[in-house]
Order: sequence, then structure tokens, then C-alpha cells
Amino acid sequence: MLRAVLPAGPPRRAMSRQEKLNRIFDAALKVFAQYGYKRTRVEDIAQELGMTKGNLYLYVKDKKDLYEKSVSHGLLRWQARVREAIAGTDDVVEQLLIMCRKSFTYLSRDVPLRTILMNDPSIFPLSPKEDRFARINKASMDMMKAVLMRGIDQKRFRNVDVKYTTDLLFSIYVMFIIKTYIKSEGKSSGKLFEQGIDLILNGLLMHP
Amino acid sequence: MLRAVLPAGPPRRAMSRQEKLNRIFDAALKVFAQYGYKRTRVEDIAQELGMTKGNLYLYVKDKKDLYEKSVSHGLLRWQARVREAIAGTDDVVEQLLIMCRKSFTYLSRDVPLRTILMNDPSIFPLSPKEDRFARINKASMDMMKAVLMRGIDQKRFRNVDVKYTTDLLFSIYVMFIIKTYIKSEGKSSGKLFEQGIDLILNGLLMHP
Amino acid sequence: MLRAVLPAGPPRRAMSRQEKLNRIFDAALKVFAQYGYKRTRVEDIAQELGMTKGNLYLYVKDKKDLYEKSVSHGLLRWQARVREAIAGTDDVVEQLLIMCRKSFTYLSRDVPLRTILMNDPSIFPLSPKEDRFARINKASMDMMKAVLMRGIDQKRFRNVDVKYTTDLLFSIYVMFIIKTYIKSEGKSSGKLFEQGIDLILNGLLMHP
Amino acid sequence: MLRAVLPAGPPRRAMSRQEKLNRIFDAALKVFAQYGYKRTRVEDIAQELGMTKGNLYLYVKDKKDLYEKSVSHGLLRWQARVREAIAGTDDVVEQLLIMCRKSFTYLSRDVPLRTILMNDPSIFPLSPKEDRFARINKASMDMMKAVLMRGIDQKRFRNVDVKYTTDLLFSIYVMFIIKTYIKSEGKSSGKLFEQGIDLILNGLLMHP
DNA sequence: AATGAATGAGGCTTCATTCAT
DNA sequence: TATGAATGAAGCCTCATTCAT
Repeated sequence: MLRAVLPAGPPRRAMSRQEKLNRIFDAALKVFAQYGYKRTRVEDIAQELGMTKGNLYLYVKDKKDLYEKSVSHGLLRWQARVREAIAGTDDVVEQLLIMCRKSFTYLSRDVPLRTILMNDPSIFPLSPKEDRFARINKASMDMMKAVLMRGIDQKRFRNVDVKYTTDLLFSIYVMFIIKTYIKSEGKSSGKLFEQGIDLILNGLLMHP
Repeated sequence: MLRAVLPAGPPRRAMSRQEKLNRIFDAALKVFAQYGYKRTRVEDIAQELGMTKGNLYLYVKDKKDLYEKSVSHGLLRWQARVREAIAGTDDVVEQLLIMCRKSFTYLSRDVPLRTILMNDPSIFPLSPKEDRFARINKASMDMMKAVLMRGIDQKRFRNVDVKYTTDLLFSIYVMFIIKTYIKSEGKSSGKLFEQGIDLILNGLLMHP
Repeated sequence: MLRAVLPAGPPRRAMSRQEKLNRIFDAALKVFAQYGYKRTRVEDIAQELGMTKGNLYLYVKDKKDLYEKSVSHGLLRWQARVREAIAGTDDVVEQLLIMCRKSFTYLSRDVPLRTILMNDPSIFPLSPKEDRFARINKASMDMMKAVLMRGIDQKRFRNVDVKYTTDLLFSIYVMFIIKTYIKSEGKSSGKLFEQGIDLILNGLLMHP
Repeated sequence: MLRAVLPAGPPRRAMSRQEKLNRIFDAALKVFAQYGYKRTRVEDIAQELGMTKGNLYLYVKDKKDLYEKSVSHGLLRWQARVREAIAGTDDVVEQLLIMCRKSFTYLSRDVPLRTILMNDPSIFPLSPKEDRFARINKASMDMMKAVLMRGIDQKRFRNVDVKYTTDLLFSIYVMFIIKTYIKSEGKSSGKLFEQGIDLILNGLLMHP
């Protein structure tokens, strides 16, 4: 066979579908964060990607679908980083601290995700009925719940209602991370952050 | 009696402008709560009031103005009820408790306001720059701040950073009230609520 | 006698209907001149008069009626001033000059009328069919026509088609007055003005 | 024959963007001329074109933009025809005559443009500040100015103030063309027209 | 896979006019 | 006469979604 020559140009391997989806979700998060869901036009996202609206519709069903898939994408990445971080210790109090700190540092960097969490309260829904991210949220809360339960078992934490406190703590935790980050703009974020953790932990810890 | 009694006919006293505004704001809160800002049509609110769109525009500049004035109206009423409630005691711990409890019971009943607070995080804005309700929020926080400061003075509360903690606590407080109410649907809301207060107070109180 | 019996307050004699109409037309001209017909709201005019929209509708049928009556009012006043001015001479060339000069000085002062003439070409309509001010315009043109005819009779003007030239001259005359005034803002309006008259007269005069 | 002929189907060559714009502007001029700016609905123009409102907005920013672009389009075409016409002679008097005559015959045929010029005095604005068509108007006036100047240089025209006379003449010229056309409906337009030119030229020419 | 032109539903806002008092 | 609240008809514009190439 004479012609078997490799294509001359750069490999230019067509991005796999999953890679392309990831690109899309990241771009969407960025734009949704900037304008909010309602004011973001599908076209804005297409432009960010250097593609056309029509093309985008080959990958997602509609605007809402694009939003939800993108947020899920962001939440899962966040969750994964936290999960990795707490794998390194067994001490429950330390795990709680690490969980908070890792979340904080992660969101410090993932600006789009943080911004979206700040502006869309339905992501951590108030009424479970409408939870579009139920599965992801449940996994996150299960992580926290497990720590809480072990802490109570070990008499490190006060004997609170686990189910409810998990939910409450998780909400505080999220809001706290967000607020702390915001408030600490340019300041000694560390101190403010630690003070917050201290307040919550102090409320949770078993006092002798 | 010399003077004939005023004609008994139906009162039908023309509503004063302020009364009409109050009617409008209440109706608007109800509809905005039901559909959210974006999906609420100005016409929906007019219908709720039994008037026409055009008429509504005699009272507000545009849709956004209607929303903001209505929310302000709701926030101020809430704030007033809480303020009245804490006027009955001097004990700072009790004041903090009453503040929480009154807010809770108030929002239990003001469903539209609660719903709106749940869905619009910009009402208690994260970045103060965009605070459309800055004045009202400041007053609410000042109420809490005053209690905190007195508590610290009296060595009842731990010596936290007042400015920051007020802000953080206020956020937790709002979110906590909302969440608690939601979670306790049909359940023993009292218990859950008290448990939440207990957690926060426990974190705040000076432990001997 | 200590206290003079003069009536205490100002006479405050109720304005006659005609006086009130005049007030209304002057106010309307002012506002229509400022914003143009379309952008002027009936309410703007009412405000200018310190009365309410509803009240205005006691005097005119609708917005269009108000506009037309006001413009007529302004045109008639202008016309009267010019008519008075040319009554003082018999020389046709001088009459033409005075007609132009008086119109110029009059419109220099009646800013609203001038502005409206500038912006509404339908006042001196192109198609006679739609002439809302036909009677008034005809009177103005008859004044000019009479001068023209006498001038031709006396061999002072070239033997032009009277009917058509009147119409054309009248249009040029109006436009010229307006333009001249505009262009001469702050400048030696006299010179520019005289130069324009000179050009037209030169075209009209019988050259030996 | 080696290569099959391209499918013969109807040409149906997709109109270029510029061609489509031209179609749009022509349709817009027609409808704006018929109803006037204010009473023309964007939808009317879309219907005239057999397209939808939404589609129209792919080509222009808003209604005002559509109007201005359409008028510019019309003015430029007019200007181009006149420019071509005067290129054929060097005699200044003849150029002035041709300029007038060509404008006249052109506008005789371009009914929409003529109608719009008749009804919108702001196209040849009185106050230069608000000139939306300044560039185009300047070019037109420069054409006339050049002729005037050469005529004065050659002692064919009286020594008038060029700058001001250009402006004045241009205004008269436009108004004259429009008026002449209107007045001559069904009549011997030629004669009336020539009489008008004669009047102006006579005023301008240097008399021995 | 990708394009980009086309669609059309949908909502906000203005304001002339009316009417009850 | 006078008020001013109320009405409701318009019309502009946006943008998610589709579809023919």
C-alpha cells in the first residue's frame, strides 16, 4: 500500500465526546456565574466556546439541561476534592475541620461554582421536592453525616439529632464557606474562617 | 344628641394612598412568592388585586420597583414585630432567644415573605455593593449587634469579633429560620427549632 | 374711617373662557415645541398649566384638537403682526421687504411657534388635501399674492406665474426665515438675513 | 462529457447579506413613507418583506436604527445619481441646472424617499447638532458648494457668502424639488419646474 | 458535526381618554 | 368646573429553539 502516510498536521485528535462535554460545562459555569441563569443567553455560552448555538444543542437538550448538567459537573468535582482530602485522617474532629478547610480552599479557587452557589439557593434546595441535585447533595451530606455519627459515638460531639443536624450543619457549612470567602476579600481570611469554624465546633463539641 | 349620626351607608371610604400601597405590596409579595420574580407577570399581580396593569403603574415605576418596594415592605413589618418582641426583657440571652423565636413564628405565618427570602439570596446580599435593602438589613443587624455587644460586655457571650460575628450570625440566623421551618413541615417544629438555637447559643455562650 | 373698604383679596375675577383658552394654547405651544407632538404627553401640558389632564379635556376634544387649535392660535397672532406692519407703506418692494423683516423679528421672539414650524412640515402642507390650516395659510398667502400682483402690474417684478410663484415664494419665505434665524444664532443675523432677501428679491425684480 | 453538469435547479442563490439589507431598506422606506415613522410598526415592514419581526432584528438594532439606515440608503442612492449626472459637463451654470433637474427627475421616481423627505424635516436638520445624516448631507452640500465656488471664481455667479449661501440654497433646493413635484401633480411639471429654477438662478447670476 | 438564518411566543411599558365624585 | 384614579389598547424587543444545508 502506497498511501499510509500519517496525516501531516498536528494530531488534532478529535476531542472525545466526554472531553467536549467537560469543556462545555466549564464554559457554561463561567458564563452562568457571570450573568445568572436568566440573563445568560445560550448564545453567550456558545461564544465563550467559540461555537454556535445550534451546535450546543447537539450536546444538551435545552438551556435548563445545560445549566443542571454544568452545575452537577461542578458539584461533583468539588465533592471529589473534599473526599480525597479527608481520606488522610481518622480523627473525627480533624475530619470535620479538614472538610471545612478543603471546601473553603477549593471554592476559593473555583470562582464560577462559588458564584453560582451564592446566587442560586435552589442548588441546596429548601424543599426536597424540587431537588434537581438530590443525588449529589445526598452524597455530600452522607460524608458529613458519617463524620457526625462517628463523633457522637465516640462522645466527641454532643448527642444531637443526626439527621436534622446534618442538614442544618451542611447548610450552615455551605453558607459559611461562601460568606467567609466573600467577607474576607483581601483580608486575613484565615482568621475569620477559623473563628467561624470555632463557633460552630464549639457549639457541637461535647463540653466536659 | 343633637347631631344626626353620620349616614350609616357602607363605609367604602376611599382607601388612602398608603393603604392602597400596602394592599399592592401584599398582593405582589404573594404572587412573587408563588412564581418567582422572573416568571411573575405584572399582569398576574394586577389580577390578584382586581385592577389593571396600567393602574399598577400609577404606584410603582416598573416591575423591579414593585418587587423591591414589596420586599422592603415585608422586611420592615417583620423587623417591627421582632423589635416589639424583644422590648419586653433586658436579659441578653433571653433577647437573643426571643429574637430567634419571634422571627421564627413570624415567618411561620408570613408565608410569602418567607418564600421570597428562600428564593432570592440577594435580599441578604453577599456583596454589600449590590445591597438593594441595605438600610433595612443594617437596622436588623444593628438590633442583633446591640444584643451581642451587651452580652459580651456582661461576660455572657464569648469575646468574639462583634462586627464579623454579627454578620455571620445574622446569615445563619436567617438561613436557620428558613431551613428550620421548611424541614419541620408537619413535624414537631418546636423541637428542631430549639435544637438549632441550642447549637448556636452553645457556640456563643461563655462556658465557665 | 379707619379701614378702607377696598375688597380684601385680589380681584381674582374668574378668567373668561376665551382667556383661559389662550392660556392653554400658549402653554401647549410651549410644550409641543419642546418635545414634538408625539412625545408630548397631554399631562405635560396640564402640568405646565398647573391643572389636571381631566380638566384640559373640558376645553379641547382630544390631543390632536389641542395641537391644531394651539398652532392656529400661534399662526393667527403671527399673521396679525405682519399685517399690521405692512399697512404703513404703499411701495410694493418695501412691502415685500417689511413682510419678510417683520416675520423674521416676530419669529425671533415667538420661540415656540418657530420651533413648531421648524419641526412640523405639515403645517404648511405639501399636499393641499391634508391642510389642517388651510384657511389661515390661504390668508397669509393672499397677503403675499396681493403684493406680488401689484408689483407685476407696476412692472417692478418680473412677470412670473402668480399663483404658483406665490406658493413657492411663500414656502421659501417660511423656510428662509426659519433657517436664517437658526443659522444666525449669536451672529450678525442682520447681514445673513439681508443677504437672503437680496438673493430672492434679485431673482424676482425686473432687471432693466 | 466527463463531469456531470451541476444540478440545474433554480438559481436560488442565497442572497448575500448586503443584498438582503438592500431589500430590507427598500421595503422599510416604502412602509415608512406610507405611514410615517411613528405609525409604522416593525411588523408592517416584516410583512412587506415576507419575513418575521424577529428576523428583521438580525439586521438592525431597533426600529430607529432601521429607519436611519434605510434613509441613509435612500439618500446615498439619490446622491450617487446626481453625482453621475453632473460629471458630464464642465460649465458651472449647466452643472447647477443639471443638479436640480437630475434631483427632480430622480425624486419623481423614488416616491418613498421623496415622501419621507417631505415629512421628516430632521433629515436636513436645522440645528446641526442633531444631524443623524451629517456625513451624507455634508457630501451633498459639498457638491453644490464646489459648483458655487467655481461659478463665483469665473464671475458667472454673484459674489455671495459661499458657506452660508450653500446651506440656504441647498435648503431651498430640496424644498423646491419637493414642492415642485407636489404642485405639479398632473400638470405640466416641466414648466413650473423651470420657472422655479429660473427664479433662483436669476437671483444668483451675475447681471451685466 | 456544525452552521446561522429564521421563527414566534411572550411581557413590559406608555399614555390618550374616560368617569365617578 | 375640576380632580385623579382607572382603563386598555398598542407596540417594541428578546431569545430559546428549530431546521435546511
